[in-house]
Amino acid sequence: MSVGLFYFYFKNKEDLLENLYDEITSMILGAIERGASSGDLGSMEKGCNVVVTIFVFFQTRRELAKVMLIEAVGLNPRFEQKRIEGLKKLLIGTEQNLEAFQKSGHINVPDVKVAAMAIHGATYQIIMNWLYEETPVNLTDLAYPLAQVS
Amino acid sequence: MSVGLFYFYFKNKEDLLENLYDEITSMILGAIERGASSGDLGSMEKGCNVVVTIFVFFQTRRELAKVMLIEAVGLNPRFEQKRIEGLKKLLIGTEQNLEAFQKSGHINVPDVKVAAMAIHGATYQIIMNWLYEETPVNLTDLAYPLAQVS
Amino acid sequence: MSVGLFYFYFKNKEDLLENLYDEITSMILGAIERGASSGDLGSMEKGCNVVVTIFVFFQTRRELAKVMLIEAVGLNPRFEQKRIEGLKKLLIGTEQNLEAFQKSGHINVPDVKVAAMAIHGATYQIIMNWLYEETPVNLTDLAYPLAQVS
Amino acid sequence: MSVGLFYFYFKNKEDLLENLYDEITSMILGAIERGASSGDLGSMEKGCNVVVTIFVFFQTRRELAKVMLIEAVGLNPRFEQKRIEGLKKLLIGTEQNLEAFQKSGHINVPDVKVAAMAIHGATYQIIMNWLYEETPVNLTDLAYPLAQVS
DNA sequence: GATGAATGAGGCTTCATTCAT
DNA sequence: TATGAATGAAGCCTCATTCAT
Repeated sequence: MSVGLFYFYFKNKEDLLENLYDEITSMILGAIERGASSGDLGSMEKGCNVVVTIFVFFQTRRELAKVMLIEAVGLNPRFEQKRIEGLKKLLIGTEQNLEAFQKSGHINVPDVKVAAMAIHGATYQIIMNWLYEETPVNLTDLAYPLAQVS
Repeated sequence: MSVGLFYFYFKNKEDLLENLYDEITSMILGAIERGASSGDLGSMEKGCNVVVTIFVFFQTRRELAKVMLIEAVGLNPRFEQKRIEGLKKLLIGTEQNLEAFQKSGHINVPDVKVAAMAIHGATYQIIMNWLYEETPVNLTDLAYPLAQVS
Repeated sequence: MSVGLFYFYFKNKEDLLENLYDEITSMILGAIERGASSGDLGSMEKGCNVVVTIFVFFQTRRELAKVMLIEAVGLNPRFEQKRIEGLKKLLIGTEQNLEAFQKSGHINVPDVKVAAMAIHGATYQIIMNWLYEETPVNLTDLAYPLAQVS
Repeated sequence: MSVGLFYFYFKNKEDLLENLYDEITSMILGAIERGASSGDLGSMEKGCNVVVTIFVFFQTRRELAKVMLIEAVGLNPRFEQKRIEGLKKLLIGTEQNLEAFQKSGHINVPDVKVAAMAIHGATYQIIMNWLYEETPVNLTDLAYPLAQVS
């Protein structure tokens, strides 16, 4: 796409990234919410499902993920705020899931907030490492070992 | 500090960050290594110690941490490589600790690498959240809940 | 020409000057070499031809000459070296011409190198003076009187 | 000398250079004038004397010459004007000498101005070459060959 | 007189954005 | 729609000069 055409379709660089970011965030958020409400599964299975869904999402979108998770970081204050807010939403989503699990007695953690951060951070880290690998392994292969850690 | 004075003390912007980064990385690396070799403690205690040491380190250096963990991200290709390499070293340190724990039968995880990423990511995430908080809680208060998750 | 456009066409300031300088130097060098090999002319005529060619070259390029001979001096070490090397080449060209004249018995000077410097310096000086004149005379009109001095 | 002390003795960088330049110019100008009025010598001898005097002056001041003839070129418009004016004075001095020689029938050139430029340029060039040499020859050794060219 | 840390205007360059075609 | 040359604000850095000691 030529430079000029880009500015025909998007207001500016931020605009494109914001659109993409909103889309991605809501997709992942959807996965998290669906994870919590998937009927008769145990908490462990639900949690795993969420992570697997996220991994599957990125698995087929490595270049997009690189842009959104690496290149889009620290771009400018305005977008940075949007990025942080997106991450917060995901964190809250994870937290709500954990709370439900906690209430139903499936898990028992001293601090749901901290647990959500830990799970979120662990997932994020595994994706980041996968993005930096020269010859990336199958991201979804990492879901089971990750689940076993928790 | 005036523009000129900065360049009197540092070769360029990168120079400052690289110096700081090297220092911080080796400090944290030291904590990780000391964690593994702290005598007669159990693995759990050792692991906790590492995390607590890291948290204590950042607790008293919030502004520095903001610069190194937020503002220094995506600065330029040269420094970005240094940053990634630093993170890799920390990851490897964690991995080596876990391997020792695994061998001594204290823990049992299917993939030490993934476990290291998870712990590293969880720790990183908690620090990041703490950095973004308006009125930060005591970072070290989060160490125990974090330990309980694992 | 806007700031940005300059860097669209040239890598940097040096790049423009280097390109121009190479071009000009090789043009003048060509004139010097052609001067020596212009068939059945006597040495005096050949020498005159060289100077006239150089003068004609600059006559129609006064502004360019101002940039290259005045503004480009002492710009920066890298370009300065290029400038000096260019001048050396011209000097060597003149020297080779004189050597040929000397061998063929047309001239008789105690030191060809010094003679080359003298001719080169005299020519250079006349061009410089012409560049600094408010209402410049015809540069080529100075070729004959210059030839008579030698 | 420390930076601060420099600005105690001189108003600014220009000030030092201007003072030096005035001094050098008047010294050389003196040599040129004395050359013309040195009693009962022939024109050739007088001319030679002038050049030799100039050469002797620089011979023992190579570093100073480097500063004034190389580094001081193109420094800034204000000093550049002073530099050009200095060179013009020298040129006029040479011209006056030549005019006297011409009147007394010792030389016969079609254009005294051009002749002055040629001599001035030749002398300048030889000094410049000497300044750029790694292992400089004796500058005064070049006076005789130079004289023979004319 | 003497020092060298501190200052900031100005230079070179980049890059997101605009505009003429 | 589509192009890519043109723009200029903003970033990094240098260096002549000043100032506190």
